[in-house]
Amino acid sequence: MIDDTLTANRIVEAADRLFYARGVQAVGMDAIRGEAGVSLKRIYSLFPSKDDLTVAVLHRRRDQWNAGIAASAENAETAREKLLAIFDFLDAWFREPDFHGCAFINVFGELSGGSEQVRQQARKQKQAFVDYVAQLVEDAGAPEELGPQIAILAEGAQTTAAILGGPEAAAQARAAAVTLLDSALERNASATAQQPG
Amino acid sequence: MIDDTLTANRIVEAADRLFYARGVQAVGMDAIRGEAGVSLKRIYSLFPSKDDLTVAVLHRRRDQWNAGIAASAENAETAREKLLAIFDFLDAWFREPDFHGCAFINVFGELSGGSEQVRQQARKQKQAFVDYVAQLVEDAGAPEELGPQIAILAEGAQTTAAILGGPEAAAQARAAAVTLLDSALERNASATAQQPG
DNA sequence: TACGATAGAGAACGAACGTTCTCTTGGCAA
DNA sequence: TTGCCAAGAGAACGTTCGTTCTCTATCGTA
Repeated sequence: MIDDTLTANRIVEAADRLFYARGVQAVGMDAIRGEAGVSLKRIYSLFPSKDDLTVAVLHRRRDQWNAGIAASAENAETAREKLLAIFDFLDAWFREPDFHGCAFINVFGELSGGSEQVRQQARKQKQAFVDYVAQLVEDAGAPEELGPQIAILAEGAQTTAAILGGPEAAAQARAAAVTLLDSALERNASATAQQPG
Repeated sequence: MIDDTLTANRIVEAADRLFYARGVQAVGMDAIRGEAGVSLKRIYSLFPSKDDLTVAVLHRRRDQWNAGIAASAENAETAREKLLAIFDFLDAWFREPDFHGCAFINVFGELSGGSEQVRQQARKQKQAFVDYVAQLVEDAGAPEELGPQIAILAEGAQTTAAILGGPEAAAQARAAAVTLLDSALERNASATAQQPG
């Protein structure tokens, strides 16, 4: 059917809402059927198991994250500004009323002893983010040690904002990133000044 | 009974092992009974519900964390060294074979839509850590903005180490903390030099 | 109108959960 | 030895889960 994609989207969106609000294990397939307005048979014809549906939800989250990061980077000109734009994106996200953490971190905590597929999705997502930051750090002409440091700040801001509540962690992490960037670029500048070429 | 405390400890230890390895929801009370070698009746006489047992497990984790942080700080003389000792403690922890994240973060992700008691425990634990870091930052004579920044680094290191696997995040976060500390103390020194007294 | 395929609604299934209840055993006072 | 209470083992209860199956209604085609 041509509307398989449409229906699949509706199911994934419904599952995402419920999973994020209540946790994966706490949501039954029946609740997803109700939220999506789609029969169980149809759900299982599109997603062979709850695990597959969970992975599809994580794919959706990944796409949303990537789109959000890309959008925040669009208004930035330099690599340095693109790096800091990550924290502006986080800031806006933390202010959303139903924010309570990164879905990948949450799902990793929930299913760490369970689905290997899900664990792998979380790992791939976080690794991709580390790679994105590393590329920007290289573009900015900063030493590569800076990459993981900024990625750690972004991760820490997410868990801190989730558990303590409130968006302050984004600005705090951003300020730390500014200090790290300034320090790294300064050190780099003086190092290249000493041995040019 | 005088061995109530002993038995309760045995139950909490068993539950901790299983909860941390598989997640709270994935572990049945029957499995805890088997692991602890204690009857269900006895478990329920000491812990009225699984939720209460979960809170007891988190209390134990809190005590272990506090003891570990305190021990790592003992070898340090200055407040600055005590702050950096946090990351040495994390480094050793990340290298433990069964490490897969902070139990509070994991449990928060798992039960965020569920038990209010558990969510509150996680919040209290993270807030206490923020307060501990803030005190050390004050002792070090650094501006208070530094406190949350270092706390965020520690949180980020924990999730990064858990999801990506490997202990590198501890050293990376430590290096960032050194930069932030140096920068803050430098700035503070020049500020007080400009307007002494 | 008659018919075959499709898909919705939800009953049904076996397993597992948290919690309670029953049965049994063992140790101790008299 | 007899009676009694504490506690262990695990059966039982009611619910909920992921998944499958049955029944029924609808629809396009002849």
